Amino acid sequence: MKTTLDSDRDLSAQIASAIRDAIVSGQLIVDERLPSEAELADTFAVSRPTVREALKRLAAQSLIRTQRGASGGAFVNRLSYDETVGQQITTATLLLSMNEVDFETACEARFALEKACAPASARRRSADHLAAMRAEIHRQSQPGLSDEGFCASDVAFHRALVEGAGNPVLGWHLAGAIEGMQPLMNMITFSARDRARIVGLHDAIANALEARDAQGVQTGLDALEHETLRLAGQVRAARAARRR
Amino acid sequence: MKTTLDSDRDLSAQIASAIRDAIVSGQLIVDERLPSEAELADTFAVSRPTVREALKRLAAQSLIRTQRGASGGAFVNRLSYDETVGQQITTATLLLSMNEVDFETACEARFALEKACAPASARRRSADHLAAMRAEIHRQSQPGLSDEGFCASDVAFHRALVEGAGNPVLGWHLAGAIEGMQPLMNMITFSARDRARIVGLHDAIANALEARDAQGVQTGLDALEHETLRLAGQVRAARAARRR
DNA sequence: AGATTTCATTTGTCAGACATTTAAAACTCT
DNA sequence: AGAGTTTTAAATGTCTGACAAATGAAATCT
Repeated sequence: MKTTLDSDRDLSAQIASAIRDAIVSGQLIVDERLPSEAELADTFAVSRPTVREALKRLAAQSLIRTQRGASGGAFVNRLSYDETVGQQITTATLLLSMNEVDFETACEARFALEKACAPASARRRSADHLAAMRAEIHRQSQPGLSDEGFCASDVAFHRALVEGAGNPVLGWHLAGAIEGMQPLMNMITFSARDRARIVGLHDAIANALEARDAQGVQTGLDALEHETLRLAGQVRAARAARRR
Repeated sequence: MKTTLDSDRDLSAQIASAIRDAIVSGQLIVDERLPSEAELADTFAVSRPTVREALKRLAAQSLIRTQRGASGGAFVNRLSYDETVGQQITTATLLLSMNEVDFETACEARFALEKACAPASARRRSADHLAAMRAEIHRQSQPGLSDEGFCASDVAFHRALVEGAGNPVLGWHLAGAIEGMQPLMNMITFSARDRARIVGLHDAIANALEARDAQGVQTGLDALEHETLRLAGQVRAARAARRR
C-alpha cells in the first residue's frame, strides 16, 4: 500500500488511490480492518484531516465502511449489487443528460442491451417475473395514470424482464442502462393512443416470454424501440414547430 | 440544495447528498461554481473540514472538480465517458471478485452484452476498427507472448469490436463488462493449442465483421463463449484434482 | 500603455482539542 | 463463581484556528 507521495497532486487523492489499489489488487481483503486514521496519518506522513478526506473518497465509492467506537475503524466493504446500482444509475443518468447524447444513440444502446437479456430471460423467467410484468401492464392500462407513473411502470416492466434472466451481473449492467434513460423518457408525453400501442407491445413481449420464445421477445423489443423513436421524433418535431 | 440535517448520520454524507441531488436534479448546471467552502460551512452550519469531506466524496464520483486560487472553487464537472469508465471498471471488477460470482454467470453476461453490439458494429465499423482487430490478432499469434499479454490483447480486440458500434453509450456499458472479467480470465493459463483456437475464432469474427455479417459475428462470439467456458472448466477440474 | 508588484480570495494542509460511540475490562453484588 | 453494572480506553466525528500555496485582479511603477 505504501507509495511515494508526489506532493504536487492532492495528497488525499494519492492516499485514496494507494488504498484503492491495495483493495483492488487483493492486498486488503473484504472485512479487513484498515489501520486507524492516526496510524495512517503516521505512515503517510500527513495529518489526520487529510487521511479522513482520503477515506471519505473511498467511502463515496462504497469501497470502505466506517464504524465508531472501540475496535471500530474503516473496513473493506463487500460491494453489493444493491449498493452500487444507485451510483451506477446516477452516473449513467448524468452522462446522458450532460453530454447531449442524442435520443437515438441512448435508445439504441438501451434496447440493444435489453435484447441481450431476452434469450436468458425466455429460458429462466419464473412465474413471479411474468406475474410482475402482467401487473405492470395492468397498471399501465389505467386511464388515470400520470405520465410519470406510466414511465415508472414502464421501467418496472423492463426491470422484471431483465431480472427474469436470473443473472445478477446482467441485471446490474442493465439497471444503469434502463433507469438512466428515464429522464429522457419523461420528456415524452404519451397520448392515450400511444399508451395503448405500448401496452400492446408489452403484452406481446409478455406473451412471448410466457411461451419461452426468445425470438418473439426480441421482435417485440425491436417494435418497442421503433415506437419509442417515433414518439421521440414527434416530440422533437413539436418542439421545432413551437420555436418557429 | 438546503435540507435539514439529521445529525444522526454523517454530516459530510448528508451534505454530499444534498449537493449531489442539486446536481442530478439540474439545480446546479455544468461548470457552475459552488459556494466557497467557507460559505458552504456557513449555510450548512458545520465546520470547513466537514464541508471538505463532503466535497471530496463528490470529487470521488467526478461530480465536481476543484481549482485553487482567486476565483477558484468547486465546479460542477461535465461527466465524460473517459473519466467515469475507470470507476465503472473498478466497481465491476470488485463486484465480480468479492461476490464469488461463478464464472458461468459472469461469462454469460459478458458475451450476451457483447453480442448486443454485433449488429451495430457490423453496420458501422470503420476500416480502422477492423485494422485494430487484425493487429491484435497478429499480436496474439506471437509465440513469445505472456499470458497477461495475451489477455490484454484479447481485451483490446473486444474493445475494438465494441467501439466499432460507434455508440459511446454502448461502449461505456461494455467497458465494465469486458474489463471487469479480466481478473477471472487471468486465472486461465492458455496452452499453445488453446491460443490457436481462440485466435482462429477471433479471425472468424473479424472476417464476419469485414463482410458486415452481424449473424456471423454473433455465431463467432457464441463459439468463443463456449470455448471460454470449456477452458474455465479445465482450470476448475485441475484445481479440484490438485486439492485431492 | 505596458510591465511589474501587491493583494485578496480560495483551496490545501496541519495541529490540537473535544464530543460521541462502542466494546472490552474492571468491578460489585448476590 | 456468576451475572449485572460501571469504568475505561480506543476509535471515529466534529470544531477551531492557523498557515501555505496558487491564482486572478487590482494597484503601481516605468
